[in-house]
Amino acid sequence: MPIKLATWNINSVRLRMPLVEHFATRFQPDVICLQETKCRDGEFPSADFKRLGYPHVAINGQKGYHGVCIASRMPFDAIDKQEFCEKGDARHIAVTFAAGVAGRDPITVHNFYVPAGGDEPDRETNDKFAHKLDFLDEMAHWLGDGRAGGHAIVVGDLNVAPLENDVWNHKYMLKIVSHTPIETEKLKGVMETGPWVDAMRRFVPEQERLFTWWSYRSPDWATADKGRRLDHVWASEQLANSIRGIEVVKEARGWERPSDHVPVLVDIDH
DNA sequence: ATGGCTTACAAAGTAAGA
Repeated sequence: MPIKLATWNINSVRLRMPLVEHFATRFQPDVICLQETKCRDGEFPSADFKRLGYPHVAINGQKGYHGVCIASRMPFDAIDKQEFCEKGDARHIAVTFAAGVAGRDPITVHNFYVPAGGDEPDRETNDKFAHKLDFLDEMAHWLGDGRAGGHAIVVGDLNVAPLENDVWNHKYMLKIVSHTPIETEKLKGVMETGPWVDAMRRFVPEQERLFTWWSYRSPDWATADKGRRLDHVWASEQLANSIRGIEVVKEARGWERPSDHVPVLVDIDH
């Protein structure tokens, strides 16, 4: 049974609910994973999701910043939230679709929002960068601890562009947070502990540029094209063989009052 | 050749994103 899953850093779910509606209507995903929802659980627009055909919503939110959710047409068998770095931040939520729901094996979806890391790529002088590196270390332990067995998928805004063609200028970006060697090595380390398969790069070769984020600061974002691939889809080895395709919905960056990230769609023939 | 923008908030300036 095919499952269409989307991941999108929405940069305020309440503000951009009209865009979520447009996206859902046009692309018809079965599961929508959002990051940076920026609201408490009680403020989450669950009724709107229900109206759009997503009656099942797993939320991990907080006031003003961060926050993740998974909205779904199918019911969940389990919901889990993991805290990292003892910060009390809402940066992870996972759901499991039960065996038999799709007539298949259970599938677990992890939705992450990794810390951005601030400006200075130095853990001694920048606490935010230290937090990001520590988060990636904890993530490696936790995601490597048997969680890549069976059918599992990791999506989200991981705030690291690991490959040369995940940024608009590799050499320049080596000094910029999101593409520094320590970050890209740690992110690759997280993948190896699974092992987790970079599903997006199964469909777009490493020689080709692939971006999911463009800064708000360039009015001519499309022509300048100074993007980064900060949003990711990783699959367990078992599930990787069931992924039929990936689509980066670049047009969403040009929508009215857009997020600076665009949605990534995953087609799974589960 | 990177911040020139955008968001939330017990708001009118600050913190955060990346």
